[in-house]
Amino acid sequence: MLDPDERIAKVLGDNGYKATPQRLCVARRVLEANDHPSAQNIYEDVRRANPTVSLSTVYNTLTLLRRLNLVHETLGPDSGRRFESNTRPHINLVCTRCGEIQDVDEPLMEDALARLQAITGFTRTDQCIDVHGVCSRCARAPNR
Amino acid sequence: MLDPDERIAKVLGDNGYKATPQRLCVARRVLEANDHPSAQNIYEDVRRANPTVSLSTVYNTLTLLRRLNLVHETLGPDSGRRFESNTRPHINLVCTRCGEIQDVDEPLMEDALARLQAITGFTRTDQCIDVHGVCSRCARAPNR
DNA sequence: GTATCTGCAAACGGTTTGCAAGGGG
DNA sequence: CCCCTTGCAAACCGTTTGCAGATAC
Repeated sequence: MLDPDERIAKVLGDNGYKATPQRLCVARRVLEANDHPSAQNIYEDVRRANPTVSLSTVYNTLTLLRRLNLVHETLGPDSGRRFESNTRPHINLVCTRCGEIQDVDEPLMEDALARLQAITGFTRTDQCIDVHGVCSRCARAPNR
Repeated sequence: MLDPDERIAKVLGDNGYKATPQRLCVARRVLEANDHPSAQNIYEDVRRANPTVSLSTVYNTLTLLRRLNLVHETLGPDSGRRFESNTRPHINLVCTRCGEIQDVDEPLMEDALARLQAITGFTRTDQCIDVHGVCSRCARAPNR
């Protein structure tokens, strides 16, 4: 097993992209956590360790990582864009109270998606399954 | 069965909102078609018949209609917001070539979503299921 | 030396907001 | 007469772009 940096560097290199320090630290920020940061979040976190990285580099890198299927893009509670390392089909539970996003792997979902192609002839490249509602913690908490 | 205008007017009235001509024509545009227009599309279409309606009224009305569960919001191929009349849980097939969005009612999907609450204790209020890929028509067509 | 990549700042586009005028009950 | 609603324009904010300098091979 490669360490995370080497794996990222390899994927970049295999696709003709350079493994620059900026790209590596952006990629690490997204890949080594399982939260759902916004581009701004990533920018701020990366900047703390490496104050020279610019916001456009963050965006460039995210676009690149998405094209290489290293990160997946989804939607936050405020319908802003969020990024995550889980690139397998899964459900995002988006709590509209606390803003937390939770991943759920539901096998039925994969079955349903698999049937799609047979039914419709649609060639799936990616999916974004967001379920909005109230998480159990917020439901228990006294109304805001 | 009420005619569409009366139904919209009733829902608005029942919730303490006035059934203004502007709201009605925006609502009709979305509810009486089964496409997935953007706010701009709606604005342009509505303006053709009623040139006095402003863009902010379109946005206000769309926000209102969404709160009243008369319209559903989803994402277009360019990750812009789109609106649709189908408020039941369904899959949107978003073709990244031609931009077309097709609705699919897949019963398995509803099963999977129903299981969510049992597993996670998450109270679902809405969902957005977008599958990106290439539709059968574009797949057959010679590569752009 | 050349192509790639970065950082900055400005531009961009969709959405929201502030506010004064309009209109219905 | 009051409150809701509208239309306009400006503000807003996340994202993209243009470009000149830096960097790697």
